[in-house]
Amino acid sequence: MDVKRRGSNTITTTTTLSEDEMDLRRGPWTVDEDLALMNYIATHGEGRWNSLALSAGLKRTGKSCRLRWLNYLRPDVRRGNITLEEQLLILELHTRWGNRWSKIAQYLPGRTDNEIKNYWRTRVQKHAKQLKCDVNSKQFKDTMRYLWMPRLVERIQAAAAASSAANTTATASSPTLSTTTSNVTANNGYNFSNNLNNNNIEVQNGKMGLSTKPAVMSNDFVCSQQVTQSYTPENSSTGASSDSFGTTTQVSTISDLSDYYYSAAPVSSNNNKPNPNPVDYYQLPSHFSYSDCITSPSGLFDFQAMEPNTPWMQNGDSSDNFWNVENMLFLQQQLMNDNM
DNA sequence: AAACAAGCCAACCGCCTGACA
DNA sequence: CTGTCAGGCGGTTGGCTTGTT
Repeated sequence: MDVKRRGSNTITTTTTLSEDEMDLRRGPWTVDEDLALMNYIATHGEGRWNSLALSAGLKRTGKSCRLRWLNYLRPDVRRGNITLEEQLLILELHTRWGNRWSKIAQYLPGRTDNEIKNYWRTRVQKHAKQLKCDVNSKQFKDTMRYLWMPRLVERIQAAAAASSAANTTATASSPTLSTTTSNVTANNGYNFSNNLNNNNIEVQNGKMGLSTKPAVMSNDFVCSQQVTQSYTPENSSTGASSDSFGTTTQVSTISDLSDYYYSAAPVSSNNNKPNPNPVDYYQLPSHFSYSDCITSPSGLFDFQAMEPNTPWMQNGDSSDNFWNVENMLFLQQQLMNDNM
């Protein structure tokens, strides 16, 4: 397969042979390359990426191999929809740390910095653009904190309440949080049913598909790593065990949520948590004025000037739904009240 | 059905840091 | 101290997919 090169042909690596001399490949990875990389790592482990690329017979830079492994091939990589809980956590952690994607990713088990970054750019920045304000502006940050995030909390709690109502007998008598079988798990498109260390990676029915666009959400591939796991406070300090990945945990409160996610974080001390109780954090202060946060540079958001049918005011994905007309009318009213 | 636009994301690039000789 | 190298990080982009006209 002849892969078209993208970007500059300038070679920046400091290997003894130039990229052209080594005939290095760029662009989308092929199935064969993926298998070669996975098999090599299964046998020899990660690290020393440049030599790894050579030893594995891959005509790729070490960087490229590392990136492919970390962002795609690693068995614990979770792919697919960013859950409400994850959205909330991303928003909160971003308000604290900014574009420290890898740091944020440490708090979202199985999510890569690249995926979080992409989420931010495609979803969050889209909203900022639609609101006609800068994503880094105080206005937008406050809008996130006092409007978007509380609404996410509401939605999470509503979902939890609805779910717990449906599973009353299962959850009422135990502090253990029930879990649902994950529908989006380690969707790297490969079957890791065998231990990776066994150097025995299989392809389901030979249906490997295009490596760059695997059937993430389809049933073409079966990932038997799918785990149904119970989360308990007792195991919340165990760190990022592989068991934590690929599960969808039903949370009853936002504290459960934060505990669950923080449990996978590299720090164990509660003092290091960005916020021990996000629910309080998102409570709108009594003195808070909406006009403080959702004003445009000209003072107010110009709702009339906005497209009435912009996607974020319609039914979109789960992150978009709370940006509905009702909210905007409510906010507009708040603004008017504040200006009186 | 075709053309176009927008969304999405995998993969690249350049820069930075730490380890080591 | 300096240079080299590996690894990590954040920003950017090209191309595929999906939606709209």
